Amino acid sequence: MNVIDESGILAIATRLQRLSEQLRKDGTLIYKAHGLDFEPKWFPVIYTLHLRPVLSVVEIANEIGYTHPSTISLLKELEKEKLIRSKRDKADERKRLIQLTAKGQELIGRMQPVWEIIIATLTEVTNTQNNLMLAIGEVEEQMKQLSFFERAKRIGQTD
Amino acid sequence: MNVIDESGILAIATRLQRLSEQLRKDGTLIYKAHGLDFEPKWFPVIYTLHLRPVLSVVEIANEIGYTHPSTISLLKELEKEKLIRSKRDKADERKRLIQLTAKGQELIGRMQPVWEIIIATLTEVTNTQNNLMLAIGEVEEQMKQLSFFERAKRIGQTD
DNA sequence: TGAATATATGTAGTTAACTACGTATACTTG
DNA sequence: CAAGTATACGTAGTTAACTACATATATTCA
Repeated sequence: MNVIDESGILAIATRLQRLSEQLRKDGTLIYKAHGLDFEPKWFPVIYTLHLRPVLSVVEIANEIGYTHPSTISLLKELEKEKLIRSKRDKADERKRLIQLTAKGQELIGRMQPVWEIIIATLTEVTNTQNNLMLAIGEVEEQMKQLSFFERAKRIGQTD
Repeated sequence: MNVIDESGILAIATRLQRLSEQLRKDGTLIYKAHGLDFEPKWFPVIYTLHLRPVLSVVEIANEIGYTHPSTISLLKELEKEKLIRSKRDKADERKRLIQLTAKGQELIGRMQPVWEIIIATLTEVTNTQNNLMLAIGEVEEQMKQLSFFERAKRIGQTD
């Protein structure tokens, strides 16, 4: 066991990130193994448009929890891949409305079975004594109630 | 609730990363609030050298679980901050031995109480029904037994 | 109704990790 | 013991997110 794993909770951010990166790398391999040219980072945008077919840039950004510049750069890649297209909103000229192309919808169809496999695998790997999915949700909820910084401030005062 | 949180386990990598980033941001604020000029990303290196006072570049990289180029760039920053120093290993001229400076050790002394607060806060926020710290450890262990990709391959075949 | 404010999108530059590759020293082995 | 291999460190370039700033359009309210 190394120093960081031993340092426990102090290095939690590092470990979360490491885990995320590992899952993403393996995700890329899984798509590739099924002959799909798809990057895991595209998932949030594609899945969002799958559920809500026409959205503006900022609406997508809010749904996926990214900033709008990050979203714009993902959208650029997806547009280059011809998986999405966009047009100005006639009712509000500031907005650009994004939607899946036929190619994008067709790709989703082919990804569905792979998603099933990924879901089953993630379920297997996270279904331990303390369920990671649930744990994340619970921590997110905690921090929505009162941010980490605010909690530290409070604890620091009463210490 | 947004689409990504609803998509459940498929967007787990995104959520892990988001959480990690949030904790890191708040970490920066906490150090600053205690008058400390310290970035959370430095923690793994500094803490490793605190426990094991003299290490080479690659030894540190292995301890903190980063690649050596990432480690080198952290070490450069820390050297500029005069928190660490380094010298050639006389027994093996390829190696550079890294250690804390007096300033680095003194900073650790001042960080200790802040670390206590961070630990208490993280404990509070992660000590929900499913403990995030334990969950991460359990998932890491699972994936050490058999990688995520290998598991997906197996599940994909028997599906 | 026009001035101030808010919203939507876009661009530029930063950050913190990575991979790929190169060089120097050390080790191993035919 | 020299040639090949392994190890340690370093550099260059990439990636995928970010913040800060800029511009265009829409909304609000004095």
